[in-house]
Amino acid sequence: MNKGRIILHIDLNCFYASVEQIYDASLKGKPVAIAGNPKERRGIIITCSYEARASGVYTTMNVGEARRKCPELIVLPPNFERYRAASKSFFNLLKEYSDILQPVSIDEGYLQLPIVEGQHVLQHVQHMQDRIWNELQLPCSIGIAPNKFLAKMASDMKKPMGITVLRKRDVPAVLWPLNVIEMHGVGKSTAEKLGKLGIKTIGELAVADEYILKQNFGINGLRMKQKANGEDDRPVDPEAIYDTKSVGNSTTLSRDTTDRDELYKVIATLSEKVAERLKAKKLAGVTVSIMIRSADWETCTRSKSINNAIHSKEDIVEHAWYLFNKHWDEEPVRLLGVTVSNVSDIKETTQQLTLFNFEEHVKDEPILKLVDQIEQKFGKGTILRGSDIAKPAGKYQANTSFSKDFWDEHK
DNA sequence: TCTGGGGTCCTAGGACCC
DNA sequence: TCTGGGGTCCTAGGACCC
Repeated sequence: MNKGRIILHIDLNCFYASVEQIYDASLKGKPVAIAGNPKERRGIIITCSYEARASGVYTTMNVGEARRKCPELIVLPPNFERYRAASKSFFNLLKEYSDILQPVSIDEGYLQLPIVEGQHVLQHVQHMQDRIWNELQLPCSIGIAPNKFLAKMASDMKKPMGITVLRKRDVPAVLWPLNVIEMHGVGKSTAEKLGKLGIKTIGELAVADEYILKQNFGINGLRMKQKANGEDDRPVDPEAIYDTKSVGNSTTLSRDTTDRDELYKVIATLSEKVAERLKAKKLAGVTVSIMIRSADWETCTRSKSINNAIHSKEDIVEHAWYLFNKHWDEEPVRLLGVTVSNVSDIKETTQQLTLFNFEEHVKDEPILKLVDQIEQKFGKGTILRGSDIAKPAGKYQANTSFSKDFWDEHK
């Protein structure tokens, strides 16, 4: 299965900083960092140039600390329009090499190359890297492997401007001596848990007992073992990027607060941004979530699903504010977030125009009679009952709607 | 090191249905 | 009536990644 694939993982090196160095050549060779909010105390480093890294600056470090480590550090705010434009050029260039391209984030992607008889793959890829550098002035690292996992591991091995080939037969010599935390997909928590089971290296994971892995990590335990053996069947999926699952917006407040009016304004602003981005993607969703983080970093998420997919600011604010009031414990708030999930294409969601909406279950005879009359006249299925649209708890809740076709025809 | 903001996937329990 | 098993949906939270 998937025998003989040639898969590249291409990773742009310190992408935001590289783009800034293109726009301002005087920044080249200097320690540059991009920080979310350079002036605020809570600003942190999003990314930084290799010159900055050499002085001990790293991603997530707060700006004050970074300036102490590297007094000559040039701190810039992010320019996302620039990054999006550069990213677009980058992926357009990759597309010249193959249609099987899966962007993973703004600065990295997988590319499956066609197998060409007699072609020298390494030279071909070297040429690609040269073009990305010469035409776009962007440094990148490339991993070449028979699957996504190995390609990802390979691209991480030589930075910046590296090209690394990682074949399956190289796995015992190259990957097995490494600590499990070096594996893509294994973080601190999983590494600690593996350590307690006596599994410290990727090699030990590769021969670990499957039953024990399954017990401790579920399906992910088996996947980890497969990866440790260099096996990964996942296809390179060009459509994945269009398959959005959720759209959210969150912000850390400039100071912790318990001021209800202020918190409402924040939720309204967040909802508006979410609505704008849903609109841009032509999406609507049926689940609204909020996130409340307190000063002690305790994070509370609460969500609710609704019958009809929504996308407008007003609808999102309404549900988000309801959730906030229901679950906020009056403790000072540090961060607020609003997310709409379970999204689908706005055209595909039947726009049900709610006719009746009841708090209580239907006991009202007249309503049931009306429903009967309409169904007799126009047929069953004209009226969608609440239980057909969502599953209200326990009782028969009436959220009786006309389908859009019916509405258009008979209004 | 007192920690941003965007996501995805998985799990586990409860409610509910047949 | 104290009682099975399979399956789905919803919610909350955790882990991970860039």
